[in-house]
Amino acid sequence: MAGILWSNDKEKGLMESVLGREALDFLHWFASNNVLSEFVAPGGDLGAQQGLFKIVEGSDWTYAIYWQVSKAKSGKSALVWGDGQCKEPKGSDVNGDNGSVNQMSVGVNQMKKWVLHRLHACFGGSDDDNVTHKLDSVSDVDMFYLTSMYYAYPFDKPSTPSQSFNSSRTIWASDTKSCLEQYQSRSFLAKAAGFQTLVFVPLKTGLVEIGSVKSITEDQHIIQLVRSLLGGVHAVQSKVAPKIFGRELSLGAAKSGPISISFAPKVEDAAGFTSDSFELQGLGASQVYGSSSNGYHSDDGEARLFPQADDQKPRKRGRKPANGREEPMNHVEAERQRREKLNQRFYALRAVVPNISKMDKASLLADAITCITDLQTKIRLLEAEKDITCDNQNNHASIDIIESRERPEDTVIQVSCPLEGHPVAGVIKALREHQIMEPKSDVSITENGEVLHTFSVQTKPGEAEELKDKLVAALGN
Amino acid sequence: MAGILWSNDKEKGLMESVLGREALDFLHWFASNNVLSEFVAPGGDLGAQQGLFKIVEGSDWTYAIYWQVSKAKSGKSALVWGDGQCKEPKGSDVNGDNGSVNQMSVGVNQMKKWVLHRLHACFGGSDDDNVTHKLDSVSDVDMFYLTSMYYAYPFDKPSTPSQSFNSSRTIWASDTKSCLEQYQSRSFLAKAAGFQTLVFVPLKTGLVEIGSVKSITEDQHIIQLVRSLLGGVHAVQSKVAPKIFGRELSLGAAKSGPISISFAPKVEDAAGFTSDSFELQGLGASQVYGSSSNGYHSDDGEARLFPQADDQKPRKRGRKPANGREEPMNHVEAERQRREKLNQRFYALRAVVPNISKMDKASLLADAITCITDLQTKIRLLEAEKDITCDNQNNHASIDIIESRERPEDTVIQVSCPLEGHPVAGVIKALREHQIMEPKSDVSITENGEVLHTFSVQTKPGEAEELKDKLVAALGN
DNA sequence: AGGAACACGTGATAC
DNA sequence: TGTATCACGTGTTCC
Repeated sequence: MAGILWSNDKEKGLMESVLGREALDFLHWFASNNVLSEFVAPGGDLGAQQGLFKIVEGSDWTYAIYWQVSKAKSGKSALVWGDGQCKEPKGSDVNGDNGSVNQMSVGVNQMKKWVLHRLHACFGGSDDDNVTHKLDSVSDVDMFYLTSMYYAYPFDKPSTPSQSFNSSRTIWASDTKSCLEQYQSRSFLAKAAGFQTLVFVPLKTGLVEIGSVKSITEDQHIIQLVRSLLGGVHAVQSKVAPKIFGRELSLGAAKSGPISISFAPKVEDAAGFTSDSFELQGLGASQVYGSSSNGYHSDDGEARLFPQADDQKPRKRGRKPANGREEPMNHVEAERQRREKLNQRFYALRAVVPNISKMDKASLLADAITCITDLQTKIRLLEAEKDITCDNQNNHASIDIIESRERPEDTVIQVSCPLEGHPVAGVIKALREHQIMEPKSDVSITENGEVLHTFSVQTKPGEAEELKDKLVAALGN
Repeated sequence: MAGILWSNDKEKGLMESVLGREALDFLHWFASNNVLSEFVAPGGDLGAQQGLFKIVEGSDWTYAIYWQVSKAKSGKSALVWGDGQCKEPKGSDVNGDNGSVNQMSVGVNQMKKWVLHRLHACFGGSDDDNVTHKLDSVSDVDMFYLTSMYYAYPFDKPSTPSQSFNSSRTIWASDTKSCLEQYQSRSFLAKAAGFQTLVFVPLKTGLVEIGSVKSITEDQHIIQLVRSLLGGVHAVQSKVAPKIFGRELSLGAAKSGPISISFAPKVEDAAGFTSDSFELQGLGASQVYGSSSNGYHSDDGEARLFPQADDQKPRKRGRKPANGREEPMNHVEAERQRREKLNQRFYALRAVVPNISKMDKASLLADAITCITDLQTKIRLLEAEKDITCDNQNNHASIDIIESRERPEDTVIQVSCPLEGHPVAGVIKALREHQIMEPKSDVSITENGEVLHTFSVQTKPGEAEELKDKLVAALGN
C-alpha cells in the first residue's frame, strides 16, 4: 500500500496516471533503494549548460539532456543527470489543444504539479528550490523533462543510454514507434509530450540525449555539433557500423540509423535455448543474425532468410526420413541444436571482438583471447594510472602542518604543499620566467566558494601588459 | 660499428664483456630509440624508498626494486625504475674471492666503472650525480643494480615483469636456473652477482622485484610484507592459482610457486601449428596444457600424459587402418589437427576468462562474451572517470585573470580558482567548521619548490591545541 | 588437383 | 533412462 512515493493506493494511482506505470515503477525502485543519492551530483558544468542551450535554441530540438558518468562509493557507475535544456515546442500550446483552459485541464495541471512536488521531495530536494512553484502550468514536455531529472541509468542494468555509451554508438530513432521504444520506461511521458525523434550521442564522459516533437532524420552534422559542443575534443571516434561477413548487421529498422533493441529476445525460445541471451545484444534482426551460417532453422519451416536463390541447391537439407528407430533421430536433432547454439555463440563473439583478423573459427578464438588479455592489461594500466594520480592528489592534499604555535590571542598555521599540482603553479612559473622570483600572494575565500589569489608584483612601467599576455598564454585560456 | 653506447668495436666488446650480450642489446636498443626519455621519471616516493629499505635491511634479500607504471605521451606504458634499495650480501667480498686485490680485479673494476659511466652519460644523466664517483670499487651486485636503473619494461613487449603485473600474479623463482631464466636479458649480470632467488610482486601501480644471493623458498609472508609496505592498501588481491578441470595448472617447477615461462613455446611445432602461440601464455607445462581433453597427441607417440590408467580403455583411438585410398586418410588427419587447434584455443580461452560458470564449450563462449563486454564497459568507465578528473584538474588549473591593472610601479594580478580541489581546501573547510569564516593566508614559495600557506587565525586561549588536532584529523595525516 | 574450413550424423560417455 | 556434451570420420564447398 504505502510506498515511498505515495502514502496510499489513491496517490499511487494518481501518480501512475501522470507518469505511467513503468516510469513510476522505475522511480519508485530508485527512491526505495536510494539509488540516486549514491551518486555524486556532478555539479553543473557551465560549458555543458551553454552547449545544450546552443543545441536546443533555434533548432527543431525540443530538449537536450547531458547524462554524465558518475561513480558511487560502492563502485557502481551510472549515467546521472548532468545538465539539461528544454524549450516549449513552437506552435504548441501549453494545455493541450486550442488554449481552452477548461476545468479538466486545470485539474490535470494540478495533478502534474503535485506529482512533481512529490518527486522533488522524495529525492531529497529542499522546498525552496522546487521549480514547480515558478511554473504557471506544466506542459507534457515539462513533465517529461522534469521527471527525467530524477532518472539515472546504472551500468549494471541494461538500458538504451548505457548501451549507447558502452558501445559508443549513436542511437537515432526518428519515427514515433522506435522512438518510444528507446524511451523505455519514460515512453509514457514521451508519448504524452509527443516526441518523434530521440537521439543518444555518446561522449567521453557521458552522453547527450536530444529529443524533438518533430521527426528528424539522421544527420551526421548534428551529431558532430553535439560532440564539438560537449565532447571535449570529440575524441569519441564515430565507429562505422560493424559488418560481419561483409553484410551490414543493422537490418532492423528503416534507414541506416537507429539500432532497434529488443531486451528480451524471446524469438525462438521454443528451440530450447537456455535463458542466457547472448545471441543479439543490440544488433537488430535476431532471426537472421542468430541463424546458422547457411540459414536454415531447426524447428520451423520459415527458414532460408539468406539470399540463397530459393530452392537452388538444397544440398542434403531437410530432415532425414527417420529411418528405423526414432531414438537416434532425437539424438541427431539434439546435436543439431547444440551445434547451432555453439555457432550462435561464435557469431555473438564475432560481434564483440574488435580487430578480427580472419573469419576462421580458430582465428576468432585467438583474437578473442588477445582481445581479453589486451583489455585486461589496459584496465590494469588505467587503474594503475588512476591510483598514481590519486596518490598525487592525495599528496597534494596531504599537507604537513609545520607549525601551530599558540600565541595569546591568535594561532599561526603553516601549511606546505608541493608546487606541482597547485592551482597557481602556472602563474608562479610564468612569473618566475619573468624574473619575478619571489611572488607572494594573499589568499582569501570569496562568498561563492572560490579561492582568490592576489599577487602583487613589481613591474617596470609598460611591462604589465606584456606580463598579462604571458600569463594568459601560460595558462592556456 | 659506432653506436650510441660505444664509438668503436673495441668499446662494444668491452661493454659486452661486462654487461653480457643480451643486456647490451637491450640497453642499446633503448638508447637508440630514446625509449627511456619518453617516460616521465616518477620522482622518488619517500614511502617507496622506506618500504624497500625495510625489505632489504636485516633480511636475506640482496636488493629490492620498485618498478612503477609510467605512461609516455605516445600512449605507450612501461614499467620504469621507480626506486631501489641494495646492499652488499653478507659474507661476500667486493672483489670476488679472498679479497686479494690483484691487477686483474683492478682492471675489471675500472672496466665496470667505465661502463657505468658510459651508460649514465648516454641515458642523459649529468656528470655530477654519477654514483660511480662515490663508489670505491664496483661489486657484481652493484653492477647489476646500477645497470637495472637504466632498464624499463614496455608493455607492448613481453617480459617477466610486465607479465607479472598484467596477470597480477606473483612470480617466485628460487633456484638458480629458473631464476636466471626470469632475469632474461639481465641474466648475465644476475649470474655474475650470484642471485639465486628472484621474486616479482605485482602491486597496483607497478611491481616490486626482490632478489637474493641465497635460495629462498616461497613465503607468503614476504609477499604480504611487500604489499603492505608498498602496495598502498594491498588492494591487489592474491589470486589463487587458476585451476582447470580441478587440476592445478602450474606444473612447471617444483613447489606450487614459480610460474615458469617459455616465451616461444616451440613445443610440438612439428604438429603444424601456425606461428601464433596462444596455447600457453604464462602457464607452465605446455605439453600437458596444450593437449586435447583426453591427452593424446596427433603426431608423436609420447602421449597420454594425463593420469588415465595406462592402456585402459583406449576407446577407438589410434589411427584407422587406412582402408582403401590414402587420400581421405590425409583428410581425417587434417581434420584431426583442425579440431585439436580449435580445442587448444578453447583451453587458452578458458585460461584467460575469469568466472567460468560451466565447463561447457558454449558456456565458455558465453562467459567470454560477457567478459569482453564487461571489460569494455569497465574501460569506458575508467576512461570517462579519468577524463572527468582531468577536466577537474584542468578546471583547477584554468584560472581566470580577473584583474591586472597597472599602477605606477607594480601590478596586481588576481587569480581565482575553485575551492574544490585546492590544496588548502581541507584546511579551509576545517577552519570553517571551527567558525572561522574568513581564513586568509599568505602564500610564499620556499626554495625547494614548495608552496607555503600561512594562516593567521584568531582563537580563544587554549583552543589552539584542539584546533590543531582537528586539522590533523581533517587532513588525515 | 589439394588444402582449409565447415556442417553433419554417429558412437561414446557422464550425470 | 533420458539428456547433456564431446570427439570422430565423412561429405562438401570454396579457394
